[in-house]
Amino acid sequence: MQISLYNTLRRRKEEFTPIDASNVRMYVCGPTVYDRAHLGNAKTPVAFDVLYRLLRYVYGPEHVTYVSNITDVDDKILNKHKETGKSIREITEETYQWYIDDMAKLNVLAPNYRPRATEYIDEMIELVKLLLQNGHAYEAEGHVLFDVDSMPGYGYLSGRSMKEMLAGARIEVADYKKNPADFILWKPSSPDQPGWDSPWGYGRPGWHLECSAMSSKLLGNTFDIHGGGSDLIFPHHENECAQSLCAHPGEKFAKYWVHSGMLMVDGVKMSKSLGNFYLIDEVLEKAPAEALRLLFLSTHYHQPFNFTFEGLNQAKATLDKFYNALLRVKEVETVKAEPDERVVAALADDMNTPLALSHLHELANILNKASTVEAQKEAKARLLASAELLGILWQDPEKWFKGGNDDEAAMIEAKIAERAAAKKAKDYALADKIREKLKAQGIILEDTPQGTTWKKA
RNA sequence: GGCCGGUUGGCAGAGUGGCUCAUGCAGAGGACUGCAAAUCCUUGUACAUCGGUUCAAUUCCGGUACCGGCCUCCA
Repeated sequence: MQISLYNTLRRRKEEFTPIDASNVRMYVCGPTVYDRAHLGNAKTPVAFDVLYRLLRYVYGPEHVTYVSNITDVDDKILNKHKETGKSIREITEETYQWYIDDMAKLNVLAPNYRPRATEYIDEMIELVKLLLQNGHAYEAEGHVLFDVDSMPGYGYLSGRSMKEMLAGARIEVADYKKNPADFILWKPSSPDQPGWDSPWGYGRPGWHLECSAMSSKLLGNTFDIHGGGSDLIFPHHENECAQSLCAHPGEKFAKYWVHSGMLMVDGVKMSKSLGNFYLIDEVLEKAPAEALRLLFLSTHYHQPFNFTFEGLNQAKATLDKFYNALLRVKEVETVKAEPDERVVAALADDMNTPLALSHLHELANILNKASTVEAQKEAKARLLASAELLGILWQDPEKWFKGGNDDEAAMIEAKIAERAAAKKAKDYALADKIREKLKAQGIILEDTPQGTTWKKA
């Protein structure tokens, strides 16, 4: 299966050819752990989770290495520490755990590596040394800065010329910078700030440095895919390129740059700084995590995505439909199967998840219409195998509809027995009354030839 | 201001130089059902705007309008 991806580097869709098919390597920028993650922080990992699943399917799970970092040294964390009095360690550990929990709920597979910046300080220092040696960096007032003028192609990823960058620049220009666009590789820390000893004194790394250092260490100086949110293209990814290419002349850094579109609220980008954000855990109080995941996948990853609670409810309804199809064949043996090739083809075409989902609807329809057990077995297996590529429909259908509360289930079963007796006595008024009463509690009854079943609304 | 991207039916959202047709939700009609629910069948409504290329454009090219992203920390 030929995968194609939209490559930001050339602003077009390209056929994906791995450098080494026995080890396909992908790096995606992860969160800075200073606060609970919002929906925007979830959309990107979900998008790349689908790519990770697809790569594993096409090249084999053991032939893909996926790295997603954790930024645990940053001025935002420092500010949080000043605000709350909590220790840096406490803040980063707690936030990291929240993030991992959120990702697990969204059925995001764990990457092969989740490196933390603070564990790669030595590599970062080595990288800075290399840049100084190669004449691409300079020291100024305790800082080490990247010298953008030393790199002829600077700006090639984001498609900016130096002139453009300076024209609209709102950069705060420190007077020790040779060029206002020069960015920090290493900066000094005061004794009360987090820091490490380095050839340039006690200090800490600039933000861009960590991704260059960690990707190089874990994936090599040239690897296949580098991903992240589209807001990282400039300056973060541009500067990563600059660091890595200048530190390792002759290497290519990342061959394919893949960026996911921003998550919007009311037509405006969701962000912490604008204050228009929803936290993942607060949204998950209103709908299952799987519905949120499906909602993200219902728009192409590259497009901006406008979040609404109506959309979330619709995603929930779509899952109800899928799980209904699975529920009616719960007694049918679950066997292994290959995913539907149209689903694979849709995902291989620059991760067209909306198209893949439309095929999933067809597969569910086939399952609903299957008249023999053999046909049901096959349709069920195909639906499940296809859904797995998208990371959905992993739950037990009964649990999806009923939740896990045994006492409540026993109460409802008793009511159903009561209603069955009324129905047998043709007392439909009583039967309907019982049904209405349960409905008011959010319990929907369904009469089938095999008896009455129930689910939560 | 510079650089990108978008504008598809009531809503969400794919896609295509011509074909009967995305798909889902909502709407209408029907089957099934004691009535429902679930499911199945049938069904209506669309390609921002103005030009150009073409036998043919929603689809390609250019202009306009509107919306959004980046240019500052940001997934």
